[in-house]
Amino acid sequence: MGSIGDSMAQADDEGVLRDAGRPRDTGTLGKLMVLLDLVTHAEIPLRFTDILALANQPRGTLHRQLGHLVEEGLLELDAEGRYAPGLRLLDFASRSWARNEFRLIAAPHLAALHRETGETVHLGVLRGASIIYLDKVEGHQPVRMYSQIGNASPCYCTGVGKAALSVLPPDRLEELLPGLHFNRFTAATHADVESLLAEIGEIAAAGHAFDREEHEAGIRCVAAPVWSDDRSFIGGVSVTGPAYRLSMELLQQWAVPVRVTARKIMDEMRIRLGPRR
Amino acid sequence: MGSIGDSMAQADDEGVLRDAGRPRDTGTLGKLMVLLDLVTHAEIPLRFTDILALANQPRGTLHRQLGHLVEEGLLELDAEGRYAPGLRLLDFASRSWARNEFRLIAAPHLAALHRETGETVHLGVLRGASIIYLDKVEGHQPVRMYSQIGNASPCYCTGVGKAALSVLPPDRLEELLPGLHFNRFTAATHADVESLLAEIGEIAAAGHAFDREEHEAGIRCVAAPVWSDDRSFIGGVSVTGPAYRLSMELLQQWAVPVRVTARKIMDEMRIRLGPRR
DNA sequence: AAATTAAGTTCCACATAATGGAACAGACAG
DNA sequence: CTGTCTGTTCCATTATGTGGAACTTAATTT
Repeated sequence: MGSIGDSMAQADDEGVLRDAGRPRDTGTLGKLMVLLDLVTHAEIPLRFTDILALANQPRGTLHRQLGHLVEEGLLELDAEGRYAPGLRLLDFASRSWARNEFRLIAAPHLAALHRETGETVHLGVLRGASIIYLDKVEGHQPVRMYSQIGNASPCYCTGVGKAALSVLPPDRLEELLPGLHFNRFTAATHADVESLLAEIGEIAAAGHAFDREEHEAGIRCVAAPVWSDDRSFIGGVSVTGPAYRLSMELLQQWAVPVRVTARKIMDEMRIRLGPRR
Repeated sequence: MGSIGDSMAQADDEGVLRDAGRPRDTGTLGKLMVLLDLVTHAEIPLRFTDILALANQPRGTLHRQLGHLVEEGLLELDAEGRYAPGLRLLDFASRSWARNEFRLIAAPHLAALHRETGETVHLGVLRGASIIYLDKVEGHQPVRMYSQIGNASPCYCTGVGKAALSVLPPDRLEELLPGLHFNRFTAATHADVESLLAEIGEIAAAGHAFDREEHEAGIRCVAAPVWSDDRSFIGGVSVTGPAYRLSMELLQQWAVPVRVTARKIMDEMRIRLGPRR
């Protein structure tokens, strides 16, 4: 248990993906997605009444909504009346992942960075106030990738997240900050906007970010931001490992190859996707 | 190019997941899911007009529908006006996968089967007329799992699919067969219900199924069905590899360990999930 | 076993949200 | 400049989702 790679598999505060929980004006779809979020983010399979308590919907309405989600294969209802995420989600996602241009471009560079450091390499993108991990390169053993890839983690306590924030245009940063809920995963996790902003300033100056056991005790990382010229796309690369193996001095050294990797990815994005964005 | 593992990554006939394309009565959600299907199953990113031609919707309606999907993060609209699957799908799927009990139970047995044969091992489940791959164990190299896992393949031309059909209750089989569209991937692919049914009979008797290069030329496999007592759940395990390495004689030999693996998984399902189902 | 409570499902008058036709804007080509 | 092709906005109409309550069924208690 407790392998490094599991660090992101833990339950994050629910709703990291949503912009501070404010409802969207996507009509019926929005309400259904809230339900999907509820069920997929729950640690244990929920029963009808559990969902009824969480969702603010009358019984009849909720019943039909869940029925539709089940019929579409987005949720599954087992014989004991428990709702779980449906397999249709896997089909959608596999295509989303397989065709992601950013991931395809970055893959060889991630592999190179892994060879250079010998530690786990991650690729993530900023989505709202969350980092979504798109890829992972980890040496050896039958990889259990899916448990990490696709996972959403908060931006304020991950290396990739803070790196991404450091290149976010000021107006978007101001938009995002008030919505943050600081969940203190460890003693080192930022607890307020002020300390986060201060570090973001340092990161912007240095060009790289550290995660000093802020998301999970015993896990450190160095990350560098990756962004498109017009900032419509913002993400990052990181090297992650256990604190006993990765001293802060070593991470400091690795900051260079991590930044170089980020630059190579950006260069190739300009070539492949065109320089304008 | 053309490694074994890629065999499933190719484009299947669209809509394998849907029950013969007949529309569902899931109201607004159903229509939106059709759109999601269209975009995620397209080989290339579609533009507004492309989708307009494919979906049977008036312009105004389609525009709002796509807008909602984008706003929810299920689709992404790039600067050039092309729609692509959204990253939110990844987040949903990673949880669907990580919490799938069947997969968790099967994982160690798949690993054992892989050690025994040295070839790629797959785990799939029957969903409508498709097989959805839940897991894959492949030796060596940085695995690119996501491109396979979650993929939907037709049931009539894959080992796991035919094995699954062989344990499907007759009424459900009769329900499913008329909806099949036989896409002839290779010369060996079944082209009609009769020949498929004949083989299903043999498979039911033998307890295992072969894929004799029916889905992709040069790729063979042996598969055995896995099912719950009440048949509410039906899937299969397989060992897959290139024809030049896997003679039919060798596959015949491997049928035994594959069936043993399937049995072990079923035994453990009874223990962990209760024997009733 | 009967009574009581909780859990899940169905129904229908009503209100909200989706529809689709048409008009409007931008980009581009001739 | 004019015509066409593409994408976006508007709004009266209508379909769809809503939610309260009544109704089953299952589980728990007396």
